[in-house]
Order: sequence, then C-alpha cells, then structure tokens
Amino acid sequence: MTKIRTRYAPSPTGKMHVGNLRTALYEFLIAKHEGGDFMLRIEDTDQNRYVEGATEIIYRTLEMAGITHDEGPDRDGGYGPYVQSERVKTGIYMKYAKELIDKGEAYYCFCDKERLASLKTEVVEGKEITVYDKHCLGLSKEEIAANLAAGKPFVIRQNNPAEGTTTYHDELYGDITVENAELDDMILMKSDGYPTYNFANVVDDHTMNITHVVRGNEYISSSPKYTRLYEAFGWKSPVYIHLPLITDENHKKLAKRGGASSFEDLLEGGFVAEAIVNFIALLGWSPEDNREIFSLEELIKEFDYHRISRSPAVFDIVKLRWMNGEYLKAMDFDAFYEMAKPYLKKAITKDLDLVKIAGMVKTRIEVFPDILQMVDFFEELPEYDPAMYVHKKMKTDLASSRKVLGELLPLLEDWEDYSNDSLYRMLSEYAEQNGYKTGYVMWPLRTAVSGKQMTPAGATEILEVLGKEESLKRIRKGIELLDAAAAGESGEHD
RNA sequence: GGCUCCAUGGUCAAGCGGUUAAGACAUCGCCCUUUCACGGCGGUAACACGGGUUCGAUUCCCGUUGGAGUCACCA
Repeated sequence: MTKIRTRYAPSPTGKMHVGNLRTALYEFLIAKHEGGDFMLRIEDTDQNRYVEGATEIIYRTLEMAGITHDEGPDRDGGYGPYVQSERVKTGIYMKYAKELIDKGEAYYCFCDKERLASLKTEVVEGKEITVYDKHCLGLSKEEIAANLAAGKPFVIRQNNPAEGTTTYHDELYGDITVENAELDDMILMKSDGYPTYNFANVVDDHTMNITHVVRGNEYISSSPKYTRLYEAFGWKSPVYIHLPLITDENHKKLAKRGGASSFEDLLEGGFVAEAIVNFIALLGWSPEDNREIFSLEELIKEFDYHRISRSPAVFDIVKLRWMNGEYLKAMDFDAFYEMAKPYLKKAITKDLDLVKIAGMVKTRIEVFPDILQMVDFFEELPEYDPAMYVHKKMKTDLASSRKVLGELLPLLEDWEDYSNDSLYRMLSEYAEQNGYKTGYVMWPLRTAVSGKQMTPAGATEILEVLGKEESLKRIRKGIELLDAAAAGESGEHD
C-alpha cells in the first residue's frame, strides 16, 4: 500500500475563511489518520489577485490550528518548488502543455477579446455564459507558426471531444458522468505564460505524487475536465474526495468576505483556535459515537473519511460559541488568565484583583469579549432602577431591602475582614438570628454593590473584590436610592 | 437557463429494509443556588411530496418539488 499524500493548495488572496480551513484540516486528517504526508502548495498563478502578506496568513493560520505540513515552501520534501510562480520558471507547465498539443489534446488559440466577446451567447442571472467555438483548432500549421513568429499573444486550450461522456469516481459521491459536449475548451496556459489553476493543479498533483485530491464541492463540476487531462497524459487519476459546502445561515456558500467567517476574525472575536478546529471538524463529518469534544490528536485517530457527509452544512456560530465555552471551562487557569487579561484590563482600570475576577468569569463566558459587560460594574457602579431590589423568589421588596441594608451598614462598617468566607459567615449568622432566608439579605446587598441584574459572583465575593471602602460607599448609595424611591412614591400619592 | 450535487427537528447530525427515529446546539419548564450563569432532570420539535420494488420503507429505484454549486486568460 502506497503512502497517502494529500495537499492543501490555497491561493494567497487574503484571510483564510473557515471553509478553506476545514479543507486543510480534512486533508491533514486524511493523511495523518493513515500515517501519510500532508503537503502545502501555494497557488499564486493569478498575479492580479495576489495580496501582500496573504502567504504569511496561511502559514500563521495553519500553525495556530495545529495543522502542520510535512512538505511545503519552507519544508522541502524533494517535490519542490512548492510555489507555483516558482514552478512556472522551471518551464514545467509549458512543457506539458506542448506535450498535449503534440498529442492533439490541446491547441494554440489566438482569439482576441473582441472575438471572444462576440461569442457571448447567453446572460443568465447577470452572468455571461460563453462557450468557445474551437475556432483556432482549425488553424493550419503554417498559420500557427506565422502567428507565433509575429509574436501574437496566445493561450493554449484543452481540446475536448464533442461526443461521448466522461466519468470520474469520487469516494463520497460515487461516479459522476457528464457529456463531453458540456466540456468547454478551457484555457490551460494564459497569455502571460502562467498556467490556469485548472491546468496547474493537474500537473502539480501528478508530478508531486498526490494520491488523494481533497477539495471543496465547487470543483465537482470541473473535475471531468481534469479527468480528461489525466487521460490525455495517460496518467493515473488520484482518489477524489469532494467535501460538502459550508454555508451561511441563508444556505449560501460562505463568502470570503462577510464578517466573522475567517479564522482571524474568529480569533479576534474571542474564540480559541482549538475550539474552532474542533467545531469545523464536525461540520460535515461525525464520529461513530456521540462524542463532540475532540483534540487534534483524537481527531487524527478517529477520522475515517468515509463518514464525511455529502450534504452542505450551515456554519452555526451559536453552537461554536457553546463549544468555545466548553474549551474555556476546561482550560488551564493560567492560560485562561493570560488570554482574558486584555479584556479585563479594558473593562477595569482600578486596582482590583483581576485574577479573582478572572476566576469568577471563567465558567460563565462563551467568548472573551463576554467579559466586558460582565465585569464593568466593578469599575463603576452603574445607574440602576430601585425596582431591581424587588425579587419575588427572594421575597424582597423596596421596604425589606431598605431595612436589611440599614441593619447591615453598621455591621459592615465595624467588620474588618472582608474576605469572602468571613463575610459569608457573618452575614449568614445575621440572617439566621433575624429569621431571614439567606437570599433575603444577599439579594439587596448584591444589588447595592453591583447595580446589576446579573453578576458573575455572589454578594460576598463582590464585596471581597471591591474592598471595604468602596463596598460601604455603594451600600450607602443604595440606601439613599431606596429612601428617595420611598419618598417619591408617598409624594405622588399626596 | 444547461449541467451537476444535495434533501431526517430552527441548526449540526446518527441511522445504512423491521428502531418508542439517537445525541448535541438553540428553545421551553422544573430542581439546585448568595440573583443570573453553571450543573442536574424533563418537555416541544424531523424522515419534502408522489409513484414504484418489497411481507415491510426514513433507508433501494424513478419522478416532482425545493435548495445549492458551477458554467472566467479566478482559484
């Protein structure tokens, strides 16, 4: 059995969106599951679309995701060069293109833009559909030689038969057959001397010994043309695995644009790389059991590509958030703290115990930015409605809260030890002595020191972090507020 | 529009002729609780439709409908 070789072949055109990342991940997993090699090849044959720095994004993204390649531009495995623009310089594509011409499987085409434009037959949904008419196939040897000698720009086109059918086999979709008449004579070599993707990927996959071609579903309809190329060369086709599409919530193919769909955007949005990888692994693939949380190592072990789905999957960011939360909960505290720190510092400028606050927040957030609105009250007591003191279950209302806070104030003024345990013991005792339920006293206290409906911690923990002085200040403020509310109420009734 | 692919709850999905049709997210309710959250328990919710094949179809075949992809000197 030959060793499996897969490749990830991105174009350096910008950020890496999750669809591409998943393709890379699956290619990596398929190879690694069988102990094979995973290769990175940069497809930069379109000089117009090249984006400065995009190659670095690819390296960085793969590294952060843990998808490490065995071979690539930076790791020679004997099949280089691994960048197509460099391969162009070796003349490899032109050599193979000419081989096809000699075999009658391709031909020179000198048609200019104007003539091509006159071919446009149909406009469907704003898209122009052109089928080349094989005009230049009829050129004589002499005419071609003359054009070439005159330096006339040319492209090289694939010569597809008008009759018959072409069939290729996909591991997931089975045999796919199309009429050859449907196959346009696609361009193999462009007039700038670069190959098109269509041609380069076939030449490269073959010469680089790729055994399994894994790519997105959008290539499923162009694959017959590639098969024709393999046949024309007399090469053995690789194993094909076309991956189901990842769509947005409207079931449309995920656009390269569009906010939070790139790996970088997700990281900026407070997701962790491991969670993203775990999540996209499950978009289109499922294990035999019901497990959902997988490390990369576990994925390698479990990943059987035969279990890849054929139908498209919606990228559900809500579930990703949940999964991210699971990763955060399981994360080592120090690591969590390092990542949470920037957000904590953004929300809190005062000298408070950020480590303690990080601990409160760790199991409650899904993504890091959730921290912001969760801890802002530590920084400053927000304006709040006294109605917040009313809680049906705790059986508290304005009057009871005023009473409890009033009784608590002197006790807390005299109390020195503002540690959580100590405060809790003292307050419980106070509640017990007065026949109150714990919540009956904790609710108003928590409300007074936080001014929030929900907080990441209980009353005493908040007091501990805030410290005695600030806590008392907030409790007095609460009493004022309640008094004012009571006065206002009676005033209105007068 | 041609061609191709797809079709189980709102979403991800298991299922590969006989099941009370899993599980997860979301949603709802209850419990726990120093609020919310977390956690625990439970509920609502699906085989697009019509023909076959078969003793029996979610599962196999055909058609319909719906959705998507693709039709560049982009990949």
